[in-house]
Amino acid sequence: MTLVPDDRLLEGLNPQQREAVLYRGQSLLIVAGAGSGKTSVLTRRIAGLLQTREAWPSQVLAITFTNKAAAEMRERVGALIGREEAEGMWISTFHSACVRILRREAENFGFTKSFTIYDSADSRALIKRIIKELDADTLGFTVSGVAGKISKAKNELSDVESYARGANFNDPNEAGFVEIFRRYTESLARANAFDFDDLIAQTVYLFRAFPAVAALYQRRFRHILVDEYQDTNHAQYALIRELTRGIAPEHVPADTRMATSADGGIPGASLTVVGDSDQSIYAFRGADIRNIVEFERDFPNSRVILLEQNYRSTQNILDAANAVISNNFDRKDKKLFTTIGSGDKIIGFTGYSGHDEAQFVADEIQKLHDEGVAYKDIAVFYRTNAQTRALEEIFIRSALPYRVLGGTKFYERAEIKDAMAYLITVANPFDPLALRRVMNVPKRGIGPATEAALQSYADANQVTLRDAMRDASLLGLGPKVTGAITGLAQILDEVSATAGTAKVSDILVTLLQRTGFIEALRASRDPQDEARAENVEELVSVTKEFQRNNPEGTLLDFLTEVSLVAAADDLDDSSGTVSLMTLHTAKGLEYEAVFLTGVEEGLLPHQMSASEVGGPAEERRLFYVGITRARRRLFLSLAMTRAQFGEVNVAMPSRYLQEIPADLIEWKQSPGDATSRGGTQPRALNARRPQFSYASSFSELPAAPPRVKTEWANRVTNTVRDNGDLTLAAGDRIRHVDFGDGRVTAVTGAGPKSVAEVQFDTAGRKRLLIKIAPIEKL
DNA sequence: GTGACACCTATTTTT
DNA sequence: TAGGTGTCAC
Repeated sequence: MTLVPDDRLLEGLNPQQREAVLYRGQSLLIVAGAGSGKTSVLTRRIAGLLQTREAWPSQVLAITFTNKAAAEMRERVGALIGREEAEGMWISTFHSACVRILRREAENFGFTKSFTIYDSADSRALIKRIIKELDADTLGFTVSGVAGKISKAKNELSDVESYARGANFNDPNEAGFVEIFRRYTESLARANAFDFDDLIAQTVYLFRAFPAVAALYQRRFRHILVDEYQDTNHAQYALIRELTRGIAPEHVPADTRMATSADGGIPGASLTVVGDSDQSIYAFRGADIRNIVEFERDFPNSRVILLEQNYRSTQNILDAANAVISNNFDRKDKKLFTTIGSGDKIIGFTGYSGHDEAQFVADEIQKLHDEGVAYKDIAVFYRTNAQTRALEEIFIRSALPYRVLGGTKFYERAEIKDAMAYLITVANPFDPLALRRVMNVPKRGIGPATEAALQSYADANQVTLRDAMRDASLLGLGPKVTGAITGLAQILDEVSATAGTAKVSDILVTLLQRTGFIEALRASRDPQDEARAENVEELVSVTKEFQRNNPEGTLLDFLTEVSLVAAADDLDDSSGTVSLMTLHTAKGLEYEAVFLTGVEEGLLPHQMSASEVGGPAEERRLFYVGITRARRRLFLSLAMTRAQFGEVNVAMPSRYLQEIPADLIEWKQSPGDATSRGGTQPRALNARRPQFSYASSFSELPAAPPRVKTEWANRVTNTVRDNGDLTLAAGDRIRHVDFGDGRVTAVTGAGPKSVAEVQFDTAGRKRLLIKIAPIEKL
């Protein structure tokens, strides 16, 4: 046995990285600038611990930000030291790790292991119900306001009781909130459910209330590593503290084979955290930057290692990033550098509208692709999800293969939620939220009145809604409804009985068939229901896929996995498509070429951030994160006007643009040029366009961009059309609404997906999806 | 209980 | 714009 890992683990590392891999001590903070190879360092550090037998795999707990990052880390450690050698490590997100612990331990405090995880939508639905019950909306309580406050409290480890202790009950707002919070907590407990924030907070409570349980995990995890430490919130911090606490002698089993300290206890686990306070972008979700800033104070005798050399981007990109972030005061100075060379200049572009901007992005992507950059190495970032609309429209028209990350819309579809609610009901019979959702799907004649009758029976007899359904015959309802209710209850009970053992897809198919769910969709004359039926079938495929990957996986495992997927998790490296995502989702990723769109006041920084403490600084970090994702090519774009809520507003360049040294950016079309270009934009706008030039727009940024309503609001977005069976062949002349006349040079693909390559007389070469492009044959 | 329709309002980021 | 809510007739 040797304590020095073999050379392969240290190969190609710089001295700081090397030290970060080799350091052995109780606590280590690795301050890792963007692109400084921290994943590499982390994986090699873990691999080293295992290789030297300082740790067994089961003694390692590594926390990552997304499931995808976890999978990648597992893979990379496996590649370094052998897959079997690496088995048994816990590498997961905070939430997944806590679910794993809670499923084992929930019975300690009144939950069953089949608890439901309420996602934000579920939480909001419950809060909405409570607000309605209490008529609290008349007092000014909103769902989002209450949800935010509850989440914040839980992230600070404050439950209703402790919150109430500090509350001022003379203030009706305060008193009302406490009442809602109390009912919310009770409802969750009755439903055998945890919300996202509970997963962390309840695990902390569990450890604090049951030291023997805590000791189990403290003994097990001897090496804890946390990535993206700057984005941990207080609850997560507390969890780490609990896990790394030493074990008191009375909780050490007599037959322990572990080294004990003088008093017979066991010292705490070693802790490695990796982070970069410049990339902290989740304060809005409770992330507390102090966790990383005060690490050295929290964990005395800790070592701090700085990684500043960047292996990802060109110097121009890094210079821009450094320049921007240096405007945040109150930060430790850190400058990224590289030996790659300065590289291409950053390209800037100002469009007239979001569509114009999107067209620029599409054109440049096409050019990059022609130069040999694969689509999968290109990403488009934006601040808000709403910005995808214009991008998608243009991308579809240009026949660009793309995929939108996040907005995991599949699971948000009503029919999928319904089908999932069936699964949840079967797994957790205590959950009324899921049951209520499916009670009348497909239509069984169980309306609000019947539901209320069931609910009051349940309340009066202190039983669950599910129990009440079994007793429906006692309620004096009509025979038809009664039959429908007891029939459903019976199906659910029978399927529930198999939930622990049966295959997930079998459970789902049985439910869909026996409840008549799928049949109702197929029999419907609403054409949309056909698509819905297909979606539900897609869900069946998803369960089958899940079972293939997890032969032992239970229904609970499936439900957990679905609840905890992160936006970045559905990134598929083999997809061959351009990736579209929010700046938040982009964290931790990197691309050959990056398009950062909507660099405008009001969007980046976002309007909403202006009123928040630290808002503008956090937005700047977001911009910084976006810039540093790019390896070689960076495009910054904005639009002069942006359609929003059916209105068109004038937008101003973002203040952050002027923080980038001018010589780093080459403007293809600067905000100044954009005001004077003639051409395709409507006259109405031309006439009233405010005259601001590039230079002056920076020196006199208004606090909020002026809102100008124009009459062509609807014109731009109404572009999706159908050319029917229009067929084109090379050589045809066509006319395009925006690009004018051109000649078709090639046609590829078939049917509705055929694409024409067109050389326009003035607008250059474009690819167009024939079916929907605004073109006519000449 | 259901479905159609009109009206109103809320718009950041996410595990 | 779009989604959610409320009202009304059947």
